[in-house]
Amino acid sequence: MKASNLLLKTLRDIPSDAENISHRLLLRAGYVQQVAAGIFSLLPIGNRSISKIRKIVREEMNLSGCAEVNMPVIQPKELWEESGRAETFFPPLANFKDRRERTLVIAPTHEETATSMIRSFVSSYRDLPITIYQIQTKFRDETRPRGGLLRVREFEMKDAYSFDVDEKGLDKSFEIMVKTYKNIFARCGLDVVIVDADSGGIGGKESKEFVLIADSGDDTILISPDESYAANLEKAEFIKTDYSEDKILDKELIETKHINTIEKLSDFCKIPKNKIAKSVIYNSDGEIIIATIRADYDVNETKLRNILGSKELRIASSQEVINAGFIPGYASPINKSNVKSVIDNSIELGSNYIAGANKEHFHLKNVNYPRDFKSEIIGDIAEAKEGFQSPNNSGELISKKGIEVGHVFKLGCIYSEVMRADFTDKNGDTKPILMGCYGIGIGRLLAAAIEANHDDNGINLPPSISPFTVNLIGINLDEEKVKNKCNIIYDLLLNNGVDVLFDDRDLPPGVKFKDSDLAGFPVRIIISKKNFEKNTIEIKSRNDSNSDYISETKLVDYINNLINI
RNA sequence: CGGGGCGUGGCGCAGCGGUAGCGCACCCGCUUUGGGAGCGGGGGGUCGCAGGUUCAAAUCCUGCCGCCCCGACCA
Repeated sequence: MKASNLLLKTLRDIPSDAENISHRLLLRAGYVQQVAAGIFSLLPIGNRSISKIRKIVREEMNLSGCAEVNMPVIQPKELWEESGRAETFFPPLANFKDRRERTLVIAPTHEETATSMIRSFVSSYRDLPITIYQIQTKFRDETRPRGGLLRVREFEMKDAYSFDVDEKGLDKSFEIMVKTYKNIFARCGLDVVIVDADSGGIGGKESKEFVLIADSGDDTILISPDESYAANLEKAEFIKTDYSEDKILDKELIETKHINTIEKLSDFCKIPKNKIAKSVIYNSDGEIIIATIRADYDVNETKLRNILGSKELRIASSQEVINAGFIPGYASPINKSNVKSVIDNSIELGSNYIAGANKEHFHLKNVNYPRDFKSEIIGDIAEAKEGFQSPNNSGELISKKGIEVGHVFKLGCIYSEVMRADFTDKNGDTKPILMGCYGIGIGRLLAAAIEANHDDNGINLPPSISPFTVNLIGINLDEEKVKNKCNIIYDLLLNNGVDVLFDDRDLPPGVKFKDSDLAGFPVRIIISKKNFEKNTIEIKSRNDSNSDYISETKLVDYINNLINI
């Protein structure tokens, strides 16, 4: 390919809209053009990079025995009413009406479509297991698109759906996908961490995220020093410290005038936070609930939401707190049996707490569980933090920022039951099919790769997903000799299957060098008068400040070696 | 959806009541050719949209729209 055919235009000035590194570089290097918030066009070189990612994904998916399909982006709303997600999906499904006033939705994901496809064609255990996948456009009207390609509204996703007869089969399909994902990310040159994750709105019981560690990521993960444990913050567990004392003392009322925060209470009573029972009041789907946790920990709202089974959970407003009969700063579940109470199990690992007295300016001392208060729900609702003990006892957790590039879920029967995707087993019994679903954001993968692979000069992608692996630059193409040599080398490389760009633009060398580094071509070949004297070809790797000079006959081998083909 | 910021040639910005400017990019000519070239000439903007105030609005007022950032939310 020649640069003159590529719409290759780079920007010197950083577009003011872009904050994020990958976003800036994608714009500056001419990979993408923004069309609207969270909606992008791919320019020629960006599209080449994306095509390479798609190709890797396809090859690995096919290799693992998945069948590629293509499901429509535009779908009847009825399909979504069947699963019940027409009303519950967030952000709300984008939709429009056709000429017959029928509502069509723009698919944000394809569990329903995949389930519908499979239930029509699978009726026996003999048809299973099967995994289908597609690389397809989705649309989610995100409340806040951000970071260029990192979080967009219209996006391309590789989504796969597995169908099995039993848990064992599902586990196997799931493991195959995990392995396939590892291969995909490795071939894209990305070092990803696999973490336990919350399954969120998709549903299901087990889920893992593939996270690329990067400071710009909006995912927080906790990982043990030897990486034997890794989980998303939403899911992360830890070993809670035991501070309980042998002697259980008698409860007493103490005056704590204007002492209405944990900090003040700790100072005022001269006690560590682990001697305080902290209560936080939430609104869970309209119901006021009180969550109590030892004050050296904080509530993890995802865990709380899961334990309650609530759809919408938020901190109660101060008015709601008062209406429920609590006094802000002095609340606790003590003598409050009318309000649903959730207790973190850290409370059991302590005793003689100070807790709110549900009376202004007063706290209770030597409060003990379950002597002084009870709860219908007790479990883990604590947020893990850096320095806490890893749940598998492998040291202190470390907190890192990352970008979620893939996510796999064991869905079980949640879709197959409501949508009646059944099969007949060996005994002739009708059973729901067990499902798994598996996603990789294609565009996000490119953005993440740039976040992880760039320097002051620009993008520095691995050869496997760079728009071109080799950039051929002729210095002063007005000179016949240079021009001819360039054409000879260009043909040589093309004929040997090298993915080469010939920068045939009539521009000074400095501009071509800068563009080459900015766009992130891994290997550069330079043809110039200077090199004719030595009768060598100059070749330079993006990651090396020095050039090598080699003979023309060795060029192809040398390049292939350089990019590890 | 809450908070903040910004909309002026393709990009980055200045101008903030009185003839719309600068840098980069673009076009033409000459020179130049190893890290975003030099000189000369040139083209391009209903100043986001709609109202209003004024003799006069890019500039002041009102409303709307768009985009970015933080938060909420989120495969």
